[in-house]
This record gives sequence, structure tokens and C-alpha cells, in this order.
Amino acid sequence: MKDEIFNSLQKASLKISPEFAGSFQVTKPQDSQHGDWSSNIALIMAKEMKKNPRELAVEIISALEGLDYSEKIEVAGAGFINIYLKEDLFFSQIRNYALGDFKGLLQEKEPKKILLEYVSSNPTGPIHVGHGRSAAFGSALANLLKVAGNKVTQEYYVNDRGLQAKTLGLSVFIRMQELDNKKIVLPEDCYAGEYIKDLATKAKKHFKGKYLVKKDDNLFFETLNEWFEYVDATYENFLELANYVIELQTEEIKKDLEVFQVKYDNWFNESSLYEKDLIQKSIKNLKNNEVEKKDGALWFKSTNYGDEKDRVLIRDNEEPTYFASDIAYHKDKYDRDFDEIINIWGADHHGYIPRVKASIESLGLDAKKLKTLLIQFVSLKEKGQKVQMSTRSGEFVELSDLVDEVGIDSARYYFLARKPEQALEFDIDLAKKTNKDNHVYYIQYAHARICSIKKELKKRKIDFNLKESLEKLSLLKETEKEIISLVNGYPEILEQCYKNNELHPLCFYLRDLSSKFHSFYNAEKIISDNKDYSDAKIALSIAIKEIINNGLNILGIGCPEKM
RNA sequence: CUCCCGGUAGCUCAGCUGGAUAGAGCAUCUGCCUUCUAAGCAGAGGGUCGCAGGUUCGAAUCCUGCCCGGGAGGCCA
Repeated sequence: MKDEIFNSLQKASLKISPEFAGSFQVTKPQDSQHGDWSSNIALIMAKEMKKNPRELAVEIISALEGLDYSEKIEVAGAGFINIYLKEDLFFSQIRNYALGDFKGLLQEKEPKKILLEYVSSNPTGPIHVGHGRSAAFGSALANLLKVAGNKVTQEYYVNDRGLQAKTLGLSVFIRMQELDNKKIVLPEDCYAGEYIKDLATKAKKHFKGKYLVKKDDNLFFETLNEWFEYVDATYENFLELANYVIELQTEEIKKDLEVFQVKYDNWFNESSLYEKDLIQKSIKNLKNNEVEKKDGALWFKSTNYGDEKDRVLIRDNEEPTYFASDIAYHKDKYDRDFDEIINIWGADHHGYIPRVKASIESLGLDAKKLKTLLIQFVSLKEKGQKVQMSTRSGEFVELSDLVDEVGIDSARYYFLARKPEQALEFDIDLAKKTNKDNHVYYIQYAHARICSIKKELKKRKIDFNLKESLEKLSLLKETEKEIISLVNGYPEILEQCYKNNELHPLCFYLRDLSSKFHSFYNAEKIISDNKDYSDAKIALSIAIKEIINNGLNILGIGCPEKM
């Protein structure tokens, strides 16, 4: 519809001025007084042609062809062209929605194979609330991309090796000694969280006495390195323990995410890149003259592509950097032949983007395929107070704790209802409420109320035929038809979300729609003795219910029939 | 010092690819339940869109400078 209007306007404009190439818009006006559709084309053209916008608007309208479905077209305000639809067309979309038909509502013209990587937090500890935001966002975005007809692969990159994995192994090792009734002192850089003790308990059981030191061993090392020297000297393959706990912790993460309605198609282990020797191979694929040895290390000249400084690939101790793995990982993503590759990263990684882009270009790959979305931080507020969180002490609130506290639906909604580039202050008290203050309850309540109207029909044995009732929508009062305008705006909201990779407009829309419904519901009884009018109101309600259901599904939020 | 994000009502935020009178929710105040869920509804007050310039018929929106808050600038990941 929007496209048709756009094209008609464009044709008309070209008749008047063949060179006109300005970008004008066709929008749904906020105020329904301004028609069903509105365009600023005359204002844009007037600028180019230095003519009076209102006069130009009249010219454009008289040159318009093919808008059979318009009831009237007016010039208003500074020179807006407002289009009012014929009544039957006005009702055509809502009929489909009421029947639960959302096909083609959002359709990518050229469906793509898309790789969506998100969260990918280190398996050295549990998922915390910050990751939760990415998780909610990524999974909902995946739903949206799929609705548009794309094939989406959701992936989690597991950093299951390197120094941090070994440090985790050591942290668990030390706690195991504690479980074995030794006095221990945890070095500063070890992981200190409570979950380490759980891992230690499991590891102790699993290894049946292995990795428990003898009584006469000295256990009072102060630094990580001293500890590493000790365990490497004592055990043939200390990484066996590290790998075991990394695996345990990854499983924990997987569990937390699944509970949170986040399911991946693929868990990609960093270690697999090493097993296939892909680090070395991808480095060789970088442009030869952009890799050089200096100060004992191997460097990549990312400054050639605008990065602030060159980056190390292989350290002087011959250990590849995280960046080197990441080059191999991205090379692998490209090799898997996706049309689009989306990374969702925490905003703290923004400085990392130029070097990754640089490496992709140096590999001779199309950097435009890769899109990185950044998500800002999450802070928590409870009883008016900020909940303190700090990286150093490991005092992050775990996602699972938040979910236990406020529920999955609330948590997902409030993560999604804020645009990603905005830091999010999560109000725990608000998210816990079970009244209208809590938007997710408010939306779900609207849905449940409509379901209960349907039940009431059955209970009272009232004959209701949806298809027939949908032909009676014109009986609605003018104020009630305004809701239909809002309903008709659903595709534009989805389109906006899709185009901009955002979900918050959908959240706001659903709340808005619910609000309009609650007013409608409260104004007077939906079910009444005035059969035809009653049918029309029920049909409208059902359309709203279906949209709420459709929207909440995309957001990954439950949609109860009864509350 | 450089880069990124934010600054809109008392609070939390939409609006930002230039358009019509700057919008919601919360909080505050006033009303509404014998009848489909009051887990709700109706109404009222509340604004220097951080500041200063600029571009334009038109700026919260675009450009420049500055101020404030948060984040990033490892041979950590």
C-alpha cells in the first residue's frame, strides 16, 4: 500500500519535473484528521524547484494516476498531501489479522542466509544481566528476521581456551583443595565467585582424587604464574581439568539461556579453530605485506585500514592473540557462505570493530556483509537504589537470579523496550509488579481479556461468526475506528523494526495498542444485545488479540489466555 | 588526549533517515466497579528538547563548538 502510494506520487512528480530525485516520504500521520496516508513530496519538490509548496501539491494531485482506492486527496498545512482511503480498503487489513493471517506482512524481497552471533560471553562464569540484554535482543531479532523470510543461524562463540580457561581451571583447582580440608589463599586474579565452589565440588567428584595435592605440598603461592608453574610441573595435562570445568560452565550458560527463551543453532568452540589449524591458515590469507615480524611478535598492519594502531597476531611467546582467533573465526563465518553476518557485541567492544573490519578487508572479503550491533550496558535499580555491580570483584547479578525475581516475560520485555544504544536502567520493582504499571502485564492482560470475551460468548451460547462479523466493522463508531488506524499501522512498525534492527518500537506499539483496547473495553460492554454492532466490536477485539499474539511471539514473550 | 553512547516533563523513556499543536508511562490531584477480568478506565496539572552558533520555507531531529554523565583506548578476552 505504502509502496503503491509512493510510486504513484513519484510518477506524478516526474511528469511535473522530470529531473526530480529528492527523497520524499509517505507516512501514516499521527493525527487521523490528516488522512490515512500523508506525503511531504510537495515540500521537498518545492525546495528544489523554488516554488510554492501548496500550489505544487495541487499540481501533483491533478497529475496522480492509479490511486483508485483513495476516497479523497487533500492539500493541508504547509503543503502536505493527505490521502483518505475508501472504507472497504480501510478494513481490508484488519480482516486478515483477525483471521490470524500475517503472511506477507513483512517480506524481504530477496530472502537472505543470515548468521547472527550474540552473547558469546566467556564460559568462565555465569551469564549476568548485561548478557541477558544481548540474549533477549539477539533472539528477538532472529525471530523478526525469520518472520521476514530469511534463513537465520543463531550462533554462540565459546572462548574455551587461552589464559582465561586456564585461570578458571586453576581457580577450581584451588577450591578443590579447600574442599579437601586444606587452608587456601586465592590469588588476586583468580575467579572468586561462589559458582567456582560448585564447579570444584563437581570436578572433585569427577576426577576421584586426581588433582588433590598431597599433604606436604606447599600451597601458599601468591601469584598466578607461580601456581601455573606448580600445576604444570605436577600434572601431565592440567588443561584436562580446565577443559572439564569450561565444559561444565558452558552447559550452565546453555541452560540459563534456554530458560530465557534463547536457543542457538550452533555452539562454536574457539578451540576448534586450533584443531583445524585455522589460525595459521587465516593469517596466511592476510595480505602478505600487511603481516610483519617485529619485537619478536607477529603484527598485522590494521592501520592500513584506518585502525588506531597495528595489532599483534602472535605474541613473542608464540601464543596467538584473541584477535588472531577472531580473524580465523570471521574467515570461517565467511566461508560458510552467508549473505549477511551480524555480530551483536557489548558497547565496550566498539574499539575492536576497526581491527576486525581491517582484517576482513585484508583477507579480500566483502566487509559490507558484516554488521556489528552494539548494545549498551545494563544497571539495576531496586527500591530506588542502584544495585552495585563491579567487574573486578565479580559482583554481577546473574541473569538467572533476575529471572527468578521478575520472571522471564518481564525481563525480556524491559530488555527489549529500550533502544540498544541507550544504557538501560532496569527497575526491578517495576518489572515485578503485576498491575498496569508493568507494561508486559498490561499487554498480556489485554490479550487475556479478549480471550475471556470469547469464552463468555460460549458460556452464554451466543452465536458468533468471525468472517461475517468482519463485514460489519463499518458499524463501529468514529472513535472506535481510530483503533483500526492503529491496527493498520502494524506492518509499518514491523518494517521499521526490520529495517533498523531494533525491537523497541514493537514494544511501544503493543503497549499503545493494549491501552487503546482497554479504553475501548471499558467504554461499554463489548457483548451487547445490539447483535451487529456487538459482532463488529468482537471482531475488532479478536484482531487486536491476534496482533498482540503475533508481536509477543516475535519478542519471545509469553501470551497467556488467562491471568 | 582520541573514539563511541547518552543529555527531551519531578522520575524512566519514545520521537532523531528535517515537517503539521514535542508524546507515553510512573509520580501528584479529581472521578468511575450489582452486568464480558478494577491486574482496569476517564479527566487535570506538568517542557528553555544540555548550552551557543549555523544550514532551511521549516530544526528535538542536520552541521560546528562547548558543558555534563557513562564506556573504550593491552603482546586481556
